[in-house]
Amino acid sequence: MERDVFSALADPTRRQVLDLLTRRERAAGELGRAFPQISQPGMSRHLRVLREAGLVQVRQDRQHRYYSLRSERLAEVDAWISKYRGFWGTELDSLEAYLDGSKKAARGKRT
Amino acid sequence: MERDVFSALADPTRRQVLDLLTRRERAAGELGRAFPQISQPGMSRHLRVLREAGLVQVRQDRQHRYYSLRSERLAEVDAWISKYRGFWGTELDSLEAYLDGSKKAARGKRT
DNA sequence: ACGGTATATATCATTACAGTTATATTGTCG
DNA sequence: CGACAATATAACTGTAATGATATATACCGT
Repeated sequence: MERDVFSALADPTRRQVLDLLTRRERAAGELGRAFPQISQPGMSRHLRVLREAGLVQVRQDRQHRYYSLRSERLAEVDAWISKYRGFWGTELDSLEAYLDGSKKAARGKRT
Repeated sequence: MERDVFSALADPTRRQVLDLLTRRERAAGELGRAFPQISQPGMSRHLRVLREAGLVQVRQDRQHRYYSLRSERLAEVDAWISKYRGFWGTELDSLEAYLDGSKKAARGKRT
């Protein structure tokens, strides 16, 4: 179990699945139909990878399984990439401002 | 060439290399020595993957090759993950803590 | 040019992964 | 119960990624 989040994100189909889930939760079959080039078991496996990475959660309603996003792991990825934000401009400042705290944040990282 | 950024980020060693490069540029050998469990050619290949993904650039000085971060692709990843930022709107605490403390990294934080 | 250092490529074995077909599980309905 | 729908797992296949050893290329000092 315990699957790596970054590895889960490495597959373009899985990233597209996550994109679809930003709108609303979706049943497994609905997601499968959104990718006609992939078989039903294939999609089921992708969903399992996303599940084991903690990127999605499932809610079972009758014979349907509804997938939706889980924020925690996505936030981890965001936290990781945020370390590099100082390298492409001043976006960090706006983020800093957004974080009201202004407790210091990672400054002085400009080359 | 054109290699997928997310696939390049899927490997933990390569992510650690990027982490090292946030501080300053480093020679290939310096990076290799930071990972004793990986052979010199192994590190060279990791660096190639990062290069082909556009995540790093190389500057050659004498017999040394100095690797440093390239912001463009990292910014792409950041743009992608930003689509999900609305999903943990008020739960930005983890990110805040990450930028703030930097001592107790937010990675490995089980929820 | 020679020997040493720094780094990359070639080749090969092993492993991981995406995709397929077939089958199993679980739930619904008549 | 029997048939069907929704989803997951099993077994297999081809491909790509990883890591190691050996070798090649490039640069430096003497």
